[in-house]
Amino acid sequence: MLPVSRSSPAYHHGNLQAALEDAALELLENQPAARISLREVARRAGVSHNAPYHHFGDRAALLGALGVRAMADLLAAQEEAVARTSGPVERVRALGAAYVGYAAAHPQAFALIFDPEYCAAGQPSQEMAPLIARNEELLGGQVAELVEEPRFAGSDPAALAASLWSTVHGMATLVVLGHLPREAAEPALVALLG
Amino acid sequence: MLPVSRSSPAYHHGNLQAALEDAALELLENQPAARISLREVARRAGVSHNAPYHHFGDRAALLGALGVRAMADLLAAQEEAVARTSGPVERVRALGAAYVGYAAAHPQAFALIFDPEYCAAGQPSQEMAPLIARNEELLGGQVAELVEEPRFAGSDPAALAASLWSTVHGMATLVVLGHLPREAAEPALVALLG
DNA sequence: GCTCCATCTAGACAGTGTCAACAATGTGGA
DNA sequence: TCCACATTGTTGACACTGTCTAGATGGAGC
Repeated sequence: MLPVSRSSPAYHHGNLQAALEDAALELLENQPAARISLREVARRAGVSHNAPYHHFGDRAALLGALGVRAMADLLAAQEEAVARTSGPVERVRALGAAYVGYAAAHPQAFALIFDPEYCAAGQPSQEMAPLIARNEELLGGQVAELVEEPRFAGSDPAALAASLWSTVHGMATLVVLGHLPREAAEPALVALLG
Repeated sequence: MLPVSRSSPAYHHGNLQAALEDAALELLENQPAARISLREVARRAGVSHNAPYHHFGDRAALLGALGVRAMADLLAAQEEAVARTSGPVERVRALGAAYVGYAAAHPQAFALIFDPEYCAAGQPSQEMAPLIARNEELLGGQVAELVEEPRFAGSDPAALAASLWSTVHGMATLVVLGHLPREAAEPALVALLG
């Protein structure tokens, strides 16, 4: 289905919603979400400063939509890493490396996913909730295989999953912030998983 | 040394710098650093909207000073926990619990410490740097004792410290954000440390 | 061809961070 | 003692922001 109409560049943009998200995503590569202004996004999309309000309730809604896009990418990176790796321990390591890798490659987008201002965990948006669920299933599945390994036999899967997520998330956060050198992530994960 | 002068309430406040920090800290209990406005802080301190500029270069400097205060508290919580606990594994667990406990009790302050907008890890302020160093020493010391334990013999101390910090920091972050229930933190830490 | 509605524009408002200019206050040197 | 001066306030202004209200535009279906 082609965009409905592009005849008049001035009015009725065609797909302004996507254009606004694209413009914002571009800004997000070089500055944190907090510094992205709705008016600058509108300027980039070539529309008036009020046009976004016909597609997003407010500024937070736009940033929230961006967060959903980012979360989809983060999830995809983990799924691909798991798919291309064999062995339970190796797969968990690959998943973690993909998580940290995404954060390092797109620090602002990663931060946005976990920014309570735009992506509150309490009430996830309709688009965000299924992504979170899929990510939990992905990790849960890997942990279920992990506890079959003798090294992790007897571990509570839920507690193990929580601690693995914590470790990987903390690593990603600290690397992004510059508190931990990027090269320290891999050995640290190995130190934990063996 | 008493405050130099308090004769005139209108001019020469006495210790406006501290009063501003106090007012901001109060605001920080109920809202994230990003939403704290310099003008509101000034209003709370009972001075004009420009008075803060004689004590802080800009808004970020005030928030940065607040971050230093928060970091000092976080460090103190860990030191106290370690001091009152015996046994290498138990001490590391206590340190982690204190870290997560501080984050849960003061979520906005904790977030501020790691907010790159105000507390960039790259160039820490003169006041922040020694606190970070002390925290690294504290953790390093505990890990040094931990690797003496048979369960952790042969582990690379640096990698172990990095992964422990990552786990605890990730846990604190995820608990604060509401992605992980508070009760899940303790078992998860136990699952890792045994 | 006319009407309706989603979409976009223009204008206004309160709030913000920051700069410049000015006023009051306390201090050290003549 | 008095006076320059640095410190610490104040007021006013500017550009920018998010968001509200009104009005203009143009495509879709009767």
